[in-house]
Amino acid sequence: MEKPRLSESQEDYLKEIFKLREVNETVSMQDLARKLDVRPPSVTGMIKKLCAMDLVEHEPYKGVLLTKTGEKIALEVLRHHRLLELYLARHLNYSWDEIHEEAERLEHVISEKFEAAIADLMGHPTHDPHGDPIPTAELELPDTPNLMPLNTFKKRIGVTIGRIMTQDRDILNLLSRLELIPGNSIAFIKNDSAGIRVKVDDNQYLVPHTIARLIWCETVD
Amino acid sequence: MEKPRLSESQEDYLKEIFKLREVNETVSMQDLARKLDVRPPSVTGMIKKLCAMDLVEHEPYKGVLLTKTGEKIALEVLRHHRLLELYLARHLNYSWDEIHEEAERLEHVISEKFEAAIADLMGHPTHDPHGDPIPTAELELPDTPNLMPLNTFKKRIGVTIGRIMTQDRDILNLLSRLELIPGNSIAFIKNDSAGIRVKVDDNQYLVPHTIARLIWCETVD
DNA sequence: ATTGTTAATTAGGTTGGGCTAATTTAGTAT
DNA sequence: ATACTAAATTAGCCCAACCTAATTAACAAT
Ligand SMILES: [Mn+2]
Ligand SMILES: [Mn+2]
Ligand SMILES: [Mn+2]
Ligand SMILES: [Mn+2]
Repeated sequence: MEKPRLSESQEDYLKEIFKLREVNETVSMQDLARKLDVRPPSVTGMIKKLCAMDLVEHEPYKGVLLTKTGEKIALEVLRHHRLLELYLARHLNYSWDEIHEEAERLEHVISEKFEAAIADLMGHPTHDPHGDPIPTAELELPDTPNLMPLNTFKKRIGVTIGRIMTQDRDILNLLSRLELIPGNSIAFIKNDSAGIRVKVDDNQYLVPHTIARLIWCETVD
Repeated sequence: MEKPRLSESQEDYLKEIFKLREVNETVSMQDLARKLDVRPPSVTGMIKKLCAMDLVEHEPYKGVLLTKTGEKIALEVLRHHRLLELYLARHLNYSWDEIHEEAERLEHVISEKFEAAIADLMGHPTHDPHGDPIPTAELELPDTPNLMPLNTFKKRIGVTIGRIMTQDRDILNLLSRLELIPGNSIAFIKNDSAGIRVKVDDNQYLVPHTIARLIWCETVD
């Protein structure tokens, strides 16, 4: 069982399959093509190779799944990415919206030594600045509280923001300006056709549905 | 004048031409092939492309030179590399012999923002842990004292080590064990057929010629 | 059952950066 | 001048990761 070292593309395919699988029940070629910004035939081709390497399983015309080993690699890349994001924010003064882009490139080239060094330095954190869970060194996902998108609540209730499900820089800037960031507690007031009304400190905002779906929260006990 | 963003290979070619030019009068295809660990026809091919981009000049069967813009790119990569080496050593506890390898991969993917962040954090250093000069943000090489290889001295004299001209990990480990590292002062005793005899603190060592040529020193006033 | 629509695949091509084997050139030694 | 040697170049291939255009498969609607 050797490790033939994957290409950056291959790592990105595995990572993206993993991330899509967290949300959708099934991962289509098209989903992948969209996320990876390539055309569908490229996906078909690459998936064939990953299949031959036993990193994914593919039922043609159905969808694609990670194998155990494929999943481990995805988690390894995800760990790099999320540790890097937190490191850039904490130690190099990057702002919330800048970290993703830089981590996207660095994730493929840092060594295990680098990974361990920054994890140590930061005290083995479990979540990155977007609230995304950081896989452990053993490549297990840490326990995460049960989160629900902000637009799925029904009645007035206090909630704590757990995770922001986008990397769009303008959305992130908007959210940070509104203090809608992981760790902050807000009050869910009501959900009407115009959007979700929330109270942050003493201000009450309307959060459009398109934005609210990206804000995952847990209820405050 | 756009910046079409070079490939990692292309950046390495330019960087290597620059480094060879510091030492040799002329840069041959073969020198490049050796350093870049590729076969000579690959070099001929790549040099043609770099020539077409006006980054190098090439007189066939003579040698290759950087143009002004080619040199700027080489210095940019070199700045990334050397800042990274120092950063890894200072902030992530890398040892002397580990930094080169990691920097070799990171140099191509960090952003200008990352470069500026670590340069700031370290107070805009002028030399990396091997004593290699770090180009400034404006891509000028800093003034460096006049250095001579340890094996070129003639008479007993005190010298300060300025720069170590290798990235070989075993040699670097040897040297650090012997305290033969940039900044340290030693005494040059004599050069005989067996090698160079030096005094470090209270110990007197014989340094083989092959090693001594890599240790560049300035004379102590 | 037939048709239409959309997703997926196949066929075939491009580009970048390598390679080996064969050839040419420059420079040296006889 | 001639012959040899080593460096450089050319010719021709390979492989990864893309692409477009054409084809096929799945499935819903009539
Ligand atoms: Mn990536
Ligand atoms: Mn994140
Ligand atoms: Mn490099
Ligand atoms: Mn160095």
